[in-house]
Amino acid sequence: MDASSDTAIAAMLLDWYDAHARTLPWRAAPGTPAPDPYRVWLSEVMLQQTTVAAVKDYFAAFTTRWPTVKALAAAADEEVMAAWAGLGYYARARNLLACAREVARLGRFPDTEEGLRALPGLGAYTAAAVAAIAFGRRAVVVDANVERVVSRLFAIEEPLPGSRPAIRAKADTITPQRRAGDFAQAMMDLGATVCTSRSPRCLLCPISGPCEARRMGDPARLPVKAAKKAKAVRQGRAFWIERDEAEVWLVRRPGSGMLGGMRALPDDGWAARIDGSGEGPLTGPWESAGKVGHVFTHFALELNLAVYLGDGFEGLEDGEWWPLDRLNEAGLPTLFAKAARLALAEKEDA
DNA sequence: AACTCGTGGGC
DNA sequence: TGCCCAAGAGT
Repeated sequence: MDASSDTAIAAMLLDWYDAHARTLPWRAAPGTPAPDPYRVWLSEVMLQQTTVAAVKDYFAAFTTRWPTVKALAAAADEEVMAAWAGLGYYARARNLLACAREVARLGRFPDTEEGLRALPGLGAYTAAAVAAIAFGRRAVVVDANVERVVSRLFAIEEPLPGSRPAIRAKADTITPQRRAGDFAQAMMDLGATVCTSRSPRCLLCPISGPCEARRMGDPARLPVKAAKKAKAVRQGRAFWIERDEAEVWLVRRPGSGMLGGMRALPDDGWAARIDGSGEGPLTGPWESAGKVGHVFTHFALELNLAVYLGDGFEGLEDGEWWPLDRLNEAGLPTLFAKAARLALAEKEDA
């Protein structure tokens, strides 16, 4: 495909975007001034591997509580981690704070792709997206939507992830000099609403004309993906230790690794071993309260919940008593929120 | 380069 | 129901 038709593809997409852009809280309407870089950056980080629907409430909560990057930079770590609880990929929250503090130190966000790429939590995608959307730079923005659209548009048969260099090269050829931010968002909207993974709506697609996969007759076949390996099932235990029917013992997880930096129930170390050791933070007696299942990216966990029935608390250290009536403010990641629900439900029955 | 790292929704 | 998938980054 020659350069003039590449330009035509961008023009078709931008026309479509002008008419059909989704209205999103972090987005400016097509043709209007770019939104605050802080909001663009925050939304892009939240949207990493995360659906728009899941992000909306968190974005509203964060921007209400911390309206500027400077305000976020001044926040306490545990406040931000608790506010992120439930959104997943908690390294994002740790990097978010590190990035906010770096930007506060700099005085503003870098306005180039290269400068943005040097910030914590901004990889190739996010740096390009913020450069294009917030600063009007021409940047080649490649996310999973763009990978899918480009794979189909050019009928790239090589499986992901090996095809990424070819996809990037093709994306580069169709990225316009002007309105690169709108173009990137147009590609993402197209991927989210028209060129979807399972059943692409080619009749609604503004670039079905030049689309090679469409011409070949089975666009949903692309992109080809490498087979993924089976998910292991891991066993673990978590411990519910209650005092005076009013407080529960919570710990803070280490700053890296699974659920790193998050408040949690004490557990037996299932995250670090094939199976947990089974030992709790104090000597029993324990009573089983059942188990909860949870699926992570690369393994599934069956978490057995043990409730402490004794009345002494010797041996507890590096944790805090947390009031049961404020448990929803503790910022427990979903696994432990499930376990807490189970513990409280068991009490209800008893 | 291959692995780690969450979660909820859609089909 | 189980599996796939989502605006990826860090190591």
